[in-house]
Amino acid sequence: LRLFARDTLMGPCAKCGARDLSICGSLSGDDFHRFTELMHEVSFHAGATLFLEGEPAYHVFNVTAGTIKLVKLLPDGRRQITGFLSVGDFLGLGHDKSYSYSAEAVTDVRLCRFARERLDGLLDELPTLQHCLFERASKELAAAQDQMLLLGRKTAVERVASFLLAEAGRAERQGGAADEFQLPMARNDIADYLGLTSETVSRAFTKLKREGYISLPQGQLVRIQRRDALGELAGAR
Amino acid sequence: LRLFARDTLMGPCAKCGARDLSICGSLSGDDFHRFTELMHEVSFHAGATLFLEGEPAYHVFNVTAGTIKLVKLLPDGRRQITGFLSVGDFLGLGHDKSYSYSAEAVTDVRLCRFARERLDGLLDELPTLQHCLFERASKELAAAQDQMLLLGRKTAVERVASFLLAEAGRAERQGGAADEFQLPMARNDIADYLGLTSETVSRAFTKLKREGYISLPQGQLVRIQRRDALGELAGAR
DNA sequence: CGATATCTTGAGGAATCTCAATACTAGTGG
DNA sequence: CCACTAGTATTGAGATTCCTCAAGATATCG
Repeated sequence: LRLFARDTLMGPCAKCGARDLSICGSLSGDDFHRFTELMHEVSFHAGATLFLEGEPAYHVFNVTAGTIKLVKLLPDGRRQITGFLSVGDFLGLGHDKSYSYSAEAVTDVRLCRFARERLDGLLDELPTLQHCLFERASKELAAAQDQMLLLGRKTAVERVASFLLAEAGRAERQGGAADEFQLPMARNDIADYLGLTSETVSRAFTKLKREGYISLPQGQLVRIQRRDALGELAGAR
Repeated sequence: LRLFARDTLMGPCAKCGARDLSICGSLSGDDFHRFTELMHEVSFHAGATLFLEGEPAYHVFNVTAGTIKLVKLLPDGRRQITGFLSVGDFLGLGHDKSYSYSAEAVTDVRLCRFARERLDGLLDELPTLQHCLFERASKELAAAQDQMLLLGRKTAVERVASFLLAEAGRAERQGGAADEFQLPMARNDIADYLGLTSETVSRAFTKLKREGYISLPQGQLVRIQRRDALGELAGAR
């Protein structure tokens, strides 16, 4: 049924690889059509700012390619990255009038953009979509709580181990190998995500490498050698 | 309209003070009736465990009196409290098959309990309720991101200052004074919430007291003396 | 009023941060 | 194709914050 609907799609969604990973996968037929009518494709180069914390939140986004980071700042410049988003992730949940964080492109990215107001309207008419977004918000909430445990109670090495396992899981969900994947973000971004400095992250990588948990064959590539042992180190249960 | 509906209520909800603060406030008439049919009132004494992390998640709850803490543990016993819940808060969002944290009563508590399965069923029929829960999940998500910033990047004193302001806000929302309120939880719980030790929390309290930001007139009572200055200290923007 | 738990304070230690130097990587222009 | 440059990552040494352990003070409850 859904395959049929997709086969007959017009426009950019016709062969969008993100579809099965994202909220639009929950819609079909006429509902999907109404959804896509509200949509605009946009893209940004690595380093670009999609929006700034505090700006009026006119848009929400669906990531179809690349990686984005969500950044919160303290007045003196300390930063916390609250999440990395990639293919299939939805961006803009949980905002009132204005964005509660900035969003920056880590790599070149492509997104589907929606006017928040119009999507809200559609939400009221499509309970399926609302349900799907609620599910996602719930999952994100659980992930946020895991991250609180990490930030509040884990050591530097445990944090990095947890991060690598989470990224491995993401790679797997996106159809890649679970034990070898690209890390598109810089050490500094990882540090700001894990509540550490880039130096401490670097030392943790070195230690994990030295002790045979992982190897870094080249560039941004990570290979996980002993996933179970790494999981134990990370405090998985 | 809603007042009328409430006046004609039967049973325990008739004069529930939590109603305007919680999700049930979004329902009226027949919808509300169907909602309450699924409901059971339960209560626990301070210190009791409502459920444990990992247990099958058969129930969700709505807090009508008292304070609850959500606890996540690492295998070696380190703990992180991911939130304190009080009147009007909803408990059980974001769980799959099993609870992703334990819940313990900080004070004596009263709650409305729902079988998750049956509430899920009702959710599909009452978009209003679903919308209301989605709103709450969104707000919680934003709060979780603030907490990540706190845990990842704030100093001990900044964390305690932020915590006190958040509690002041909660007291105010519940109809109390914003500059004087009870802290029902122990220093140790505050520490586990802020990613610190109880000693460090204690020292931060002492420092805030010494510098005139707050006073602790007696017992669990906190008085905020210089809210703006405290906000600046906490990194409010 | 006494017993017990909680909170506060103090001193020393450990993990992480800061600052600085060196090594690596990728992209650029010769 | 290779050297150069700019940015990023790694490593090292010392400083700082917070933690650990221990004692004393305060609050709570029977």
